[in-house]
Amino acid sequence: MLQQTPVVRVLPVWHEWLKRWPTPAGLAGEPAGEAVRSWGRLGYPRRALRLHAAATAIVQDHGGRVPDTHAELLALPGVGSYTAAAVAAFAYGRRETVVDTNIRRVHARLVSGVALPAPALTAAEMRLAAALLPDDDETSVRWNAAVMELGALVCTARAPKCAACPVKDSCAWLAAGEPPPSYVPKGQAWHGTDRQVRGAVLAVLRLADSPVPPDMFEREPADLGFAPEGIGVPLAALHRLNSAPEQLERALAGLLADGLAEMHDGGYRLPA
DNA sequence: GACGCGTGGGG
DNA sequence: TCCCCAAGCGT
Repeated sequence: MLQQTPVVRVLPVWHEWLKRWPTPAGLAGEPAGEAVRSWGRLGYPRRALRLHAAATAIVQDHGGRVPDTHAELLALPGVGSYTAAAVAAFAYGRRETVVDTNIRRVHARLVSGVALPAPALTAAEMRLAAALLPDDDETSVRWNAAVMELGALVCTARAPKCAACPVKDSCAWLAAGEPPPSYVPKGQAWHGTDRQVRGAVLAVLRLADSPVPPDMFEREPADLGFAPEGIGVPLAALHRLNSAPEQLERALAGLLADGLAEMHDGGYRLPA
């Protein structure tokens, strides 16, 4: 849930999930579509699909207990090098090289003296983080948490609070006079993209309690002649996008291909 | 290595 | 209002 998503937005959903599914077996026992629906508006809904798949793998291959080694965690769906390291470190107290966006930024400034880390994680960054990591398990866990928090609360991406920084005196970036970034991060396009249409379609499917016929997506709301139970609002939002027919086609096909939707009785629904 | 993938709070 | 960007991953 925390992958690319702020903690404050995750917390309420996370509480809800743990109440409903306290164990991997609980989640694995439900249809994948329930995970997607309960994901709500956290974003990147395929994470929900992968979390469900991970729960299934944990039940099948690990006796229902979340594995505690980086290699085993890495083999789970949706778990990459960061998540594997974070779980092994913070849940199991292991010494792991945790490198998230916060740690990358802190290292970039404090050690490398540049405003921003490289666009993508590099081998050099991993080596640096590994070299800085304290030797014993307990201290390394505290180190990882501390550097992450420093990046999240003080050494922020925009308007870093350098005056309040506990290590400002040893910051290479400050010492260099706060040089600007050497490149301009390109933002993700949103308006008019397939992605936006996908999101709007999925918002409809999350609220639908029966398969949604293709007509519902393709036609103007006024032409439908009736308001489908519960999905009127997201359906109106989808039509307001005024997307090209082929764009809607791609969105629907993409959702099917990704397993986020399936056909049933001639309509689209979340996977059962 | 580059790209596609959601959403919403804050500057 | 617009834009940035947030505990990344898989292809």
